[in-house]
Amino acid sequence: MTVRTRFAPSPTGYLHIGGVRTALFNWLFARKHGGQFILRIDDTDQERNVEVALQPILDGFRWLGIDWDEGPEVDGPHAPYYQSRRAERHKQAAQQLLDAGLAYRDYATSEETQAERATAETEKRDYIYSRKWMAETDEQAAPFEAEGRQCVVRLKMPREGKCEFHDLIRGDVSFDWAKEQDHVIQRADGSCLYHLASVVDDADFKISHVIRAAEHLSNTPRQIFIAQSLGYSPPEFAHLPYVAEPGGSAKISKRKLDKYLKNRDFKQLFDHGERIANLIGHHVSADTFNPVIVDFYREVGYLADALVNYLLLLGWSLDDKTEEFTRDEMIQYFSLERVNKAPASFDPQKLSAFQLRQMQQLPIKQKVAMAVPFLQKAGYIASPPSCDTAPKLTRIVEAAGDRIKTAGDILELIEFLVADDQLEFDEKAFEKRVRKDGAIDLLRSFRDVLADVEPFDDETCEAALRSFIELKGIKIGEIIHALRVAVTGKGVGIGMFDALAILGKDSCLARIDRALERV
RNA sequence: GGCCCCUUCGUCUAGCGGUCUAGGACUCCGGCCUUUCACGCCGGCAACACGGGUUCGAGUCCCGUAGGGGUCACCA
Repeated sequence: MTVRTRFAPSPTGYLHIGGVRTALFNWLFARKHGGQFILRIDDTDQERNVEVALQPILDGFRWLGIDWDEGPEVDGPHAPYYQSRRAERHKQAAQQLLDAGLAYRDYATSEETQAERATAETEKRDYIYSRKWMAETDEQAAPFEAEGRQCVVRLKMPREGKCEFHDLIRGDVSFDWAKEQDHVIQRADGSCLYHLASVVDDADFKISHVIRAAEHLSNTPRQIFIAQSLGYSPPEFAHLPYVAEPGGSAKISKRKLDKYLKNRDFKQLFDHGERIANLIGHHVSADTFNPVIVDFYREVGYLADALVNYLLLLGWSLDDKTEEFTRDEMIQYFSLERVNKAPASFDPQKLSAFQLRQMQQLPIKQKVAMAVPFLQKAGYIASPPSCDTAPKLTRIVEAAGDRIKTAGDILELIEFLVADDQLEFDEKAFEKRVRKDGAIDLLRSFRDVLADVEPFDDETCEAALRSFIELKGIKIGEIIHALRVAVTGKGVGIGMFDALAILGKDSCLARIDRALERV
């Protein structure tokens, strides 16, 4: 049997982090078994512009390197892969169920069913539809029709026995049929509902394994019923635990941003992203820019591999120590048996740790390439960059080392790219380190030392400063902080001598002069 | 509330009856390195939810309890 898995997003305009993990597991499972991964768009009942709402989702998957064998933009033997365009097929299936007597026309108004539901609730018993307005034959339907009622199609669910199935992750699961509702599968206007459509599409697309979020576990009996009623043998099921919120155990949701911001680690993740977003003029709104949405990470300059690796370990592990995987290794080692049953909470710190490790393994050249678009968006370098930018950028990135944790962090080093008279001084740092007895004089005299340094590279600069402090009989700390603030405008940053060398003599002198003037 | 699912350090997890005085990673806390900030290095704190069984022996199997969560649409 060929393994065929699918991920079926509805076009909501964004890619949810939990959805990505589900998709990733589907993708890995398909790749591992040499099968196909299919993207199907569940746009039943969507009124919005599907094209527009789908694009961010497709872009997200492409960025993450999760490719699909069949689906939007690539098509395939079962095209179209949009549920809305398969409406006729779904109607046909509904008719088939009707013909087989496994579904019926129901003439109840929604007020009537709601009333039944309410009664059941006040009487504290399980709600189960009375089937009072059920019509299985035209004769039964006639009086309702005469009243001018409209009908929907409901599943005629079994009312005894159990639905038992084996879940690849949770083992044997069972539900009482009697607790299942006669779910509506087709509306009065003829349009079909998700569960019918989904089962039909899965069968038509020859999906072998339905790997999805655990919230669908309780939907499984009705889907099995539909599949069996239609004469399909149901696919294998695997229900993944959901991704839980940071520091909590509830399912993570993009709507609870305010709550998550109270979590220190999450806030740190968000604040960092917001800082970068502001610098590149990216619009920040909870709907589109939010760590629960994958786009956030791309926007801030995370590595797709880091995110994917992190997400992989959220609910799956290989053994007691391996944490880093290349894509090939993931594919090689992935298995549903090693997926956990309990929800795993999203930990921003651990994600950052993966990001750092991946960045450390990246060649300088690649880091520079990643940084360029950020500088362009923020307007610090021309697009395309002039030819002298590359060497300078390389030096900055090299000197910055692990300080650049995401590509966007380059924007926190713009002191090396702005004109001398545009350099902004951090007021607090300036107050503390420059506007201080002794520091001003030392800075003034060291300025003159620097003026004679030749060649102006990091080693010579360092040698100059070392002999300067020896001559003055001071400790390095007494001058270097003032020097840093004068030259970079900040109290913290890359190695001092790297900074001097990158800026060059003229800039350094000009900046020191400017600092001395504003004292 | 009904049904279903879940339960090992703060977090992600290893553990599939004895090798567990429970291992790793992240975080946190010390210390080192050091011109700042990162990084790096060294060390430390920290968990089998509880109660019954089964067994010579239980984190590992069974049953309860508690807690957490999911789901109960003419949404997907």
